[in-house]
Amino acid sequence: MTDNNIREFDDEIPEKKLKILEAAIKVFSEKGFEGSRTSEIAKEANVAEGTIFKYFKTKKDILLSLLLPLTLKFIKPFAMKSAEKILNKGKDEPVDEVLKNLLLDILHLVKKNMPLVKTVVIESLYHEELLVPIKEKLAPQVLELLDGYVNYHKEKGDFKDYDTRFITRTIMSMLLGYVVLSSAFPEFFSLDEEEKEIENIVNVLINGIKNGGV
Amino acid sequence: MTDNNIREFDDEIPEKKLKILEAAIKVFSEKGFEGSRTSEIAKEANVAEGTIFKYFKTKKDILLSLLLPLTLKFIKPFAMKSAEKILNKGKDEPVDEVLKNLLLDILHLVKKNMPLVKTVVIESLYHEELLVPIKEKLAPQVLELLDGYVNYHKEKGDFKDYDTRFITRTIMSMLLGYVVLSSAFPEFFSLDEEEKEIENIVNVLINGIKNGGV
DNA sequence: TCCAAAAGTGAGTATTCACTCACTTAATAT
DNA sequence: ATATTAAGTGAGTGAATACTCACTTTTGGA
Repeated sequence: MTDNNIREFDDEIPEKKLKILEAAIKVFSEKGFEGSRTSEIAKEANVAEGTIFKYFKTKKDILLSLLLPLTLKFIKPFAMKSAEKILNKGKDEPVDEVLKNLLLDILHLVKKNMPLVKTVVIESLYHEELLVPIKEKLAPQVLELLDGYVNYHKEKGDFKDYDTRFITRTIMSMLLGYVVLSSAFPEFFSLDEEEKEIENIVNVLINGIKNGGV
Repeated sequence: MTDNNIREFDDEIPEKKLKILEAAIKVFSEKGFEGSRTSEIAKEANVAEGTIFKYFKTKKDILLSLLLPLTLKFIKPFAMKSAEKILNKGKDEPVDEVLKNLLLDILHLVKKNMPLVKTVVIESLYHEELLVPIKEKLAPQVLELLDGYVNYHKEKGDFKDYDTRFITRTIMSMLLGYVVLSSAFPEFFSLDEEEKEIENIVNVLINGIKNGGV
């Protein structure tokens, strides 16, 4: 792999530990946490099994140390970049342009890190220790960002008078639905039309599917 | 539990086997397939561990025999009932009423069977043997049903000229997003407003969020 | 009432796996 | 060069667990 995402942020982490983390993400995403063997992770990382336990107290410790890099080093800069785009420049650009770009940004971030995202999302359904940081650190960041944008346009009268949080949820829902469906059933989606698909999703979000005077 | 869903359909399956299936669904949904112990399933089912292996060749066999009851005995009657509602009576009722009722029906079906759905969905990400039947049996049923309805209204000129499958996907996406978000973050949703939420979702789907001449 | 077949049991087993530890190799300082 | 520390190794271990099987209990037909 020429560009790797964890490496971009964690320069100070020792090489072998990185290798192990990368291998763990790969194996976890393919087999699930409980279905993964430390032996396989070691093999995948080109490391002795014992080395894993020099860096991680237990297998579960590998899983739990996945989330900090995710939240702090990988979501935060993205959120800041997006916040700037949306809240400053974006405020007076057309809504559909801004939303399209935002969703495309999120989508690319998620796709680029699919194994990590898949693992964190799924395992958080079984391990409280993972779910709590997501709820406390990750979700609020994204929600506040979107809420702010939605509120701005609600106050300007651009949006209907739905509850702000409802609109935010709907935006997230539509993207989430697309991500899940397109990963689970890739044969229903053509890869080269991803941008068109997001464009359509944003159009539906803004104008609906009803044929009225357009 | 007074009403149980598997039992409604599988009268001929022996009592103990049912108990084991129910217990397995419960344990699988809480711990994941690999994280579940046959000993725990046995305990939950009030059955000796050996009994499990009288009915199921292996632990994996429990998982795989979950899908047939799901597809054949649990989705099919629902799909038929919905098909009738949508394709006959529903064709000339207001679109928002029909969609709202359909989504509420699906939602209730999913919620009533959440542990089973959760297990099947998640484990199908790790076990091809589960994903294939979903793709071949379950998905086409739902897709055809919705496609038919969408096409009818597209031809009548009620809907904009998006690709039929795109509209169908969008409807599924929005519901999927709601189900996932409301299960993962129940604190953002009030239970008694579920119907209102679905109503709003359908309204956004049809009219969008843009404030235009309403 | 009796008996054969079916259903159910749970202690036992072979295997798998997370983790340890005594050791080797590499790095760094003096 | 040498000593000291740190990093890495992998055979070994004990606990856990899916599955077996010899046995017991239940069922239902004659």
